[in-house]
Amino acid sequence: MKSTSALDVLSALAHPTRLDAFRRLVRSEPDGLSTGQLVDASGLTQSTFSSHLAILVGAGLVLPEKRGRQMIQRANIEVLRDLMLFLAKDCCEGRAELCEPLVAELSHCC
Amino acid sequence: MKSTSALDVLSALAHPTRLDAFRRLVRSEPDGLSTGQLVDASGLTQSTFSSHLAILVGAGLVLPEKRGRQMIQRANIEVLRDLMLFLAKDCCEGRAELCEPLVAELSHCC
DNA sequence: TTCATACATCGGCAATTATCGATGGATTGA
DNA sequence: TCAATCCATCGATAATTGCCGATGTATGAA
Repeated sequence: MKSTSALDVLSALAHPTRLDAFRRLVRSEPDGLSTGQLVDASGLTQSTFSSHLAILVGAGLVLPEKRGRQMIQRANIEVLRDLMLFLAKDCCEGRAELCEPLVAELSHCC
Repeated sequence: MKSTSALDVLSALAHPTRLDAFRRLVRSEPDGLSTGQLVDASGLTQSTFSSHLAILVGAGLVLPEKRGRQMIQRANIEVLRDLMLFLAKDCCEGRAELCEPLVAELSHCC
Protein backbone atom coordinates (compact mmCIF):
# COMPACT_ATOMS: atom_id res chain seq x y z
CA MET A 1 0.00 0.00 0.00
CA LYS A 2 1.34 3.37 -1.00
CA SER A 3 1.53 6.28 1.37
CA THR A 4 -1.00 8.29 -0.64
CA SER A 5 -3.49 5.45 -0.55
CA ALA A 6 -2.96 5.05 3.19
CA LEU A 7 -3.69 8.73 3.59
CA ASP A 8 -6.95 8.37 1.70
CA VAL A 9 -8.01 5.50 3.94
CA LEU A 10 -6.97 7.32 7.10
CA SER A 11 -8.80 10.47 6.03
CA ALA A 12 -11.90 8.47 5.17
CA LEU A 13 -11.97 6.88 8.62
CA ALA A 14 -11.07 10.09 10.45
CA HIS A 15 -14.65 11.30 10.70
CA PRO A 16 -17.23 10.16 13.25
CA THR A 17 -19.97 9.58 10.69
CA ARG A 18 -17.74 7.61 8.36
CA LEU A 19 -15.98 5.59 11.05
CA ASP A 20 -19.35 4.66 12.51
CA ALA A 21 -20.75 3.67 9.13
CA PHE A 22 -17.73 1.57 8.30
CA ARG A 23 -17.80 -0.26 11.61
CA ARG A 24 -21.49 -0.86 11.15
CA LEU A 25 -20.81 -2.36 7.74
CA VAL A 26 -18.05 -4.58 9.09
CA ARG A 27 -20.41 -5.96 11.71
CA SER A 28 -23.09 -6.59 9.12
CA GLU A 29 -20.84 -8.61 6.86
CA PRO A 30 -21.42 -10.41 4.59
CA ASP A 31 -24.96 -9.14 4.03
CA GLY A 32 -24.17 -5.45 3.97
CA LEU A 33 -26.65 -2.64 4.49
CA SER A 34 -28.61 -0.47 2.11
CA THR A 35 -27.68 3.18 1.81
CA GLY A 36 -31.02 4.07 3.36
CA GLN A 37 -30.32 1.99 6.45
CA LEU A 38 -26.98 3.72 6.85
CA VAL A 39 -28.61 7.12 6.41
CA ASP A 40 -31.11 6.33 9.16
CA ALA A 41 -28.38 5.17 11.50
CA SER A 42 -26.32 8.29 10.84
CA GLY A 43 -29.02 10.77 11.79
CA LEU A 44 -27.92 13.03 8.97
CA THR A 45 -29.77 14.05 5.86
CA GLN A 46 -29.67 11.74 2.89
CA SER A 47 -27.50 14.07 0.82
CA THR A 48 -25.01 14.71 3.58
CA PHE A 49 -24.55 11.04 4.26
CA SER A 50 -24.27 10.34 0.57
CA SER A 51 -21.20 12.53 0.32
CA HIS A 52 -19.63 10.75 3.27
CA LEU A 53 -20.40 7.43 1.69
CA ALA A 54 -18.74 8.56 -1.53
CA ILE A 55 -15.55 9.21 0.43
CA LEU A 56 -15.60 5.72 1.92
CA VAL A 57 -16.21 4.23 -1.51
CA GLY A 58 -13.49 6.39 -3.03
CA ALA A 59 -10.99 5.10 -0.49
CA GLY A 60 -12.01 1.54 -1.33
CA LEU A 61 -13.28 0.84 2.16
CA VAL A 62 -16.83 0.26 0.95
CA LEU A 63 -18.02 -1.63 -2.11
CA PRO A 64 -21.50 -0.74 -3.40
CA GLU A 65 -23.66 -3.25 -5.24
CA LYS A 66 -26.86 -2.48 -7.06
CA ARG A 67 -29.92 -4.39 -5.91
CA GLY A 68 -33.15 -3.26 -7.47
CA ARG A 69 -33.56 0.40 -6.84
CA GLN A 70 -31.38 0.46 -3.79
CA MET A 71 -27.67 0.18 -3.26
CA ILE A 72 -26.23 -2.44 -0.91
CA GLN A 73 -23.03 -1.30 0.74
CA ARG A 74 -20.42 -3.77 1.96
CA ALA A 75 -17.21 -3.25 3.91
CA ASN A 76 -13.99 -4.11 2.13
CA ILE A 77 -11.87 -5.75 4.78
CA GLU A 78 -8.86 -6.05 2.50
CA VAL A 79 -8.35 -2.31 2.49
CA LEU A 80 -8.48 -2.24 6.25
CA ARG A 81 -5.93 -5.03 6.36
CA ASP A 82 -3.70 -3.15 3.92
CA LEU A 83 -3.85 -0.08 6.11
CA MET A 84 -2.86 -2.06 9.17
CA LEU A 85 0.00 -3.69 7.30
CA PHE A 86 1.15 -0.30 6.12
CA LEU A 87 1.23 1.03 9.66
CA ALA A 88 2.82 -2.11 11.06
CA LYS A 89 5.55 -2.07 8.47
CA ASP A 90 6.90 1.18 9.86
CA CYS A 91 7.52 -0.55 13.15
CA CYS A 92 9.00 -3.66 11.61
CA GLU A 93 11.39 -1.91 9.28
CA GLY A 94 12.54 0.37 12.02
CA ARG A 95 12.81 -2.12 14.81
CA ALA A 96 11.18 -5.52 14.72
CA GLU A 97 10.86 -5.75 18.48
CA LEU A 98 8.47 -2.80 18.40
CA CYS A 99 6.13 -4.84 16.24
CA GLU A 100 6.16 -8.04 18.29
CA PRO A 101 3.89 -6.94 21.15
CA LEU A 102 1.59 -5.48 18.55
CA VAL A 103 1.22 -8.72 16.66
CA ALA A 104 1.03 -10.65 19.94
CA GLU A 105 -2.00 -8.71 21.08
CA LEU A 106 -3.64 -8.92 17.71
CA SER A 107 -3.17 -12.68 17.61
CA HIS A 108 -5.13 -13.42 20.76
CA CYS A 109 -7.74 -10.75 20.10
CA CYS A 110 -9.53 -13.14 17.73
CA MET B 1 -9.48 2.36 23.14
CA LYS B 2 -12.57 4.49 22.91
CA SER B 3 -14.05 5.56 19.61
CA THR B 4 -13.32 9.23 20.29
CA SER B 5 -9.68 8.50 20.99
CA ALA B 6 -9.43 6.40 17.84
CA LEU B 7 -10.82 9.33 15.89
CA ASP B 8 -8.18 11.62 17.35
CA VAL B 9 -5.44 9.20 16.32
CA LEU B 10 -6.89 8.69 12.86
CA SER B 11 -7.25 12.43 12.32
CA ALA B 12 -3.72 13.02 13.52
CA LEU B 13 -2.34 10.51 11.02
CA ALA B 14 -4.60 11.64 8.18
CA HIS B 15 -2.29 14.39 6.99
CA PRO B 16 0.81 13.95 4.86
CA THR B 17 3.04 16.06 7.04
CA ARG B 18 1.98 14.34 10.22
CA LEU B 19 2.01 10.81 8.84
CA ASP B 20 5.48 11.39 7.46
CA ALA B 21 6.73 12.80 10.74
CA PHE B 22 5.29 9.93 12.72
CA ARG B 23 6.79 7.30 10.44
CA ARG B 24 10.11 9.08 10.65
CA LEU B 25 9.93 8.97 14.42
CA VAL B 26 9.05 5.28 14.44
CA ARG B 27 12.08 4.54 12.32
CA SER B 28 14.32 6.60 14.58
CA GLU B 29 13.30 4.76 17.72
CA PRO B 30 14.48 4.68 20.43
CA ASP B 31 16.62 7.79 20.00
CA GLY B 32 13.93 10.07 18.66
CA LEU B 33 14.49 13.29 16.76
CA SER B 34 14.60 16.91 17.80
CA THR B 35 11.78 19.18 16.71
CA GLY B 36 14.23 21.07 14.54
CA GLN B 37 15.20 17.93 12.65
CA LEU B 38 11.55 17.20 12.00
CA VAL B 39 10.98 20.76 10.84
CA ASP B 40 13.84 20.46 8.36
CA ALA B 41 12.53 17.18 7.03
CA SER B 42 9.02 18.58 6.63
CA GLY B 43 10.00 21.50 4.44
CA LEU B 44 7.46 23.69 6.24
CA THR B 45 8.05 26.69 8.43
CA GLN B 46 8.83 26.14 12.05
CA SER B 47 5.50 27.48 13.24
CA THR B 48 3.43 25.45 10.82
CA PHE B 49 5.19 22.25 11.74
CA SER B 50 4.87 23.06 15.40
CA SER B 51 1.09 23.07 15.12
CA HIS B 52 1.16 19.71 13.35
CA LEU B 53 3.42 18.32 16.04
CA ALA B 54 1.00 19.54 18.69
CA ILE B 55 -1.73 17.47 17.07
CA LEU B 56 0.41 14.34 17.11
CA VAL B 57 1.30 14.96 20.75
CA GLY B 58 -2.33 15.65 21.58
CA ALA B 59 -3.34 12.31 20.12
CA GLY B 60 -0.65 10.61 22.20
CA LEU B 61 1.23 9.40 19.14
CA VAL B 62 4.33 11.41 20.02
CA LEU B 63 5.93 11.91 23.42
CA PRO B 64 8.16 14.98 23.79
CA GLU B 65 11.09 15.08 26.19
CA LYS B 66 13.04 18.14 27.15
CA ARG B 67 16.76 17.98 26.49
CA GLY B 68 18.55 21.21 27.13
CA ARG B 69 16.98 23.85 24.97
CA GLN B 70 15.57 21.47 22.45
CA MET B 71 12.72 19.00 22.51
CA ILE B 72 13.31 15.37 21.63
CA GLN B 73 10.26 13.76 20.05
CA ARG B 74 9.63 10.03 20.28
CA ALA B 75 6.96 7.86 18.70
CA ASN B 76 4.54 6.18 21.10
CA ILE B 77 4.05 2.73 19.61
CA GLU B 78 1.44 1.79 22.20
CA VAL B 79 -1.03 4.26 20.76
CA LEU B 80 -0.49 2.85 17.30
CA ARG B 81 -1.05 -0.64 18.66
CA ASP B 82 -4.23 0.50 20.40
CA LEU B 83 -5.51 1.94 17.15
CA MET B 84 -4.85 -1.29 15.30
CA LEU B 85 -6.53 -3.30 18.03
CA PHE B 86 -9.50 -0.97 17.87
CA LEU B 87 -9.83 -1.47 14.13
CA ALA B 88 -9.23 -5.20 14.33
CA LYS B 89 -11.85 -5.64 17.02
CA ASP B 90 -14.53 -4.54 14.60
CA CYS B 91 -13.68 -7.49 12.41
CA CYS B 92 -13.40 -9.95 15.27
CA GLU B 93 -16.62 -9.05 17.01
CA GLY B 94 -18.49 -9.13 13.77
CA ARG B 95 -16.96 -12.21 12.25
CA ALA B 96 -13.77 -13.78 13.50
CA GLU B 97 -12.90 -15.26 10.12
CA LEU B 98 -12.55 -11.76 8.71
CA CYS B 99 -9.79 -11.09 11.18
CA GLU B 100 -7.80 -14.26 10.64
CA PRO B 101 -6.13 -13.38 7.31
CA LEU B 102 -5.39 -9.98 8.75
CA VAL B 103 -3.52 -11.40 11.72
CA ALA B 104 -1.88 -14.01 9.51
CA GLU B 105 -0.33 -11.38 7.29
CA LEU B 106 0.72 -9.27 10.23
CA SER B 107 2.41 -12.22 11.88
CA HIS B 108 4.79 -12.95 9.06
CA CYS B 109 5.40 -9.29 8.25
CA CYS B 110 7.92 -9.11 11.13
C1' DT C 1 23.99 40.13 32.24
C1' DT C 2 23.37 39.96 27.40
C1' DC C 3 22.79 37.62 23.14
C1' DA C 4 21.60 33.66 20.35
C1' DT C 5 19.12 29.37 19.79
C1' DA C 6 15.06 26.22 20.04
C1' DC C 7 10.53 25.93 20.25
C1' DA C 8 5.52 27.32 21.23
C1' DT C 9 1.75 30.46 20.59
C1' DC C 10 -0.84 34.29 18.42
C1' DG C 11 -3.40 36.62 14.62
C1' DG C 12 -4.80 36.66 10.02
C1' DC C 13 -5.86 34.85 5.55
C1' DA C 14 -6.86 31.34 1.92
C1' DA C 15 -8.42 26.76 1.05
C1' DT C 16 -10.95 22.88 2.32
C1' DT C 17 -14.73 20.42 4.53
C1' DA C 18 -19.35 19.54 6.44
C1' DT C 19 -23.85 20.46 6.14
C1' DC C 20 -28.23 21.46 4.13
C1' DG C 21 -32.24 21.89 0.72
C1' DA C 22 -33.34 21.21 -3.97
C1' DT C 23 -32.97 18.83 -8.22
C1' DG C 24 -32.31 14.81 -11.31
C1' DG C 25 -31.87 9.96 -12.97
C1' DA C 26 -33.08 5.17 -12.40
C1' DT C 27 -36.15 1.54 -10.84
C1' DT C 28 -40.40 -0.42 -9.09
C1' DG C 29 -45.28 -0.87 -8.46
C1' DA C 30 -50.04 0.57 -9.54
C1' DT D 1 -48.09 5.33 -18.39
C1' DC D 2 -47.79 7.60 -13.95
C1' DA D 3 -46.50 8.14 -9.30
C1' DA D 4 -43.49 6.86 -5.69
C1' DT D 5 -39.02 5.31 -3.92
C1' DC D 6 -34.00 5.20 -3.64
C1' DC D 7 -30.01 7.40 -4.17
C1' DA D 8 -26.48 10.69 -6.39
C1' DT D 9 -25.32 15.33 -7.59
C1' DC D 10 -25.65 20.44 -7.52
C1' DG D 11 -25.28 25.01 -5.32
C1' DA D 12 -24.85 27.72 -1.27
C1' DT D 13 -23.25 28.70 3.36
C1' DA D 14 -20.92 28.11 7.81
C1' DA D 15 -17.19 25.96 10.14
C1' DT D 16 -12.78 24.00 10.15
C1' DT D 17 -8.05 23.41 8.66
C1' DG D 18 -3.55 24.64 6.91
C1' DC D 19 -0.37 27.96 6.16
C1' DC D 20 2.43 31.99 7.13
C1' DG D 21 4.97 35.85 9.63
C1' DA D 22 5.47 37.90 14.05
C1' DT D 23 5.84 37.56 18.84
C1' DG D 24 6.75 35.28 23.31
C1' DT D 25 9.33 32.07 26.53
C1' DA D 26 12.93 29.29 28.15
C1' DT D 27 17.60 27.59 27.87
C1' DG D 28 22.50 27.81 27.01
C1' DA D 29 26.67 30.44 25.70
C1' DA D 30 29.67 34.50 25.85
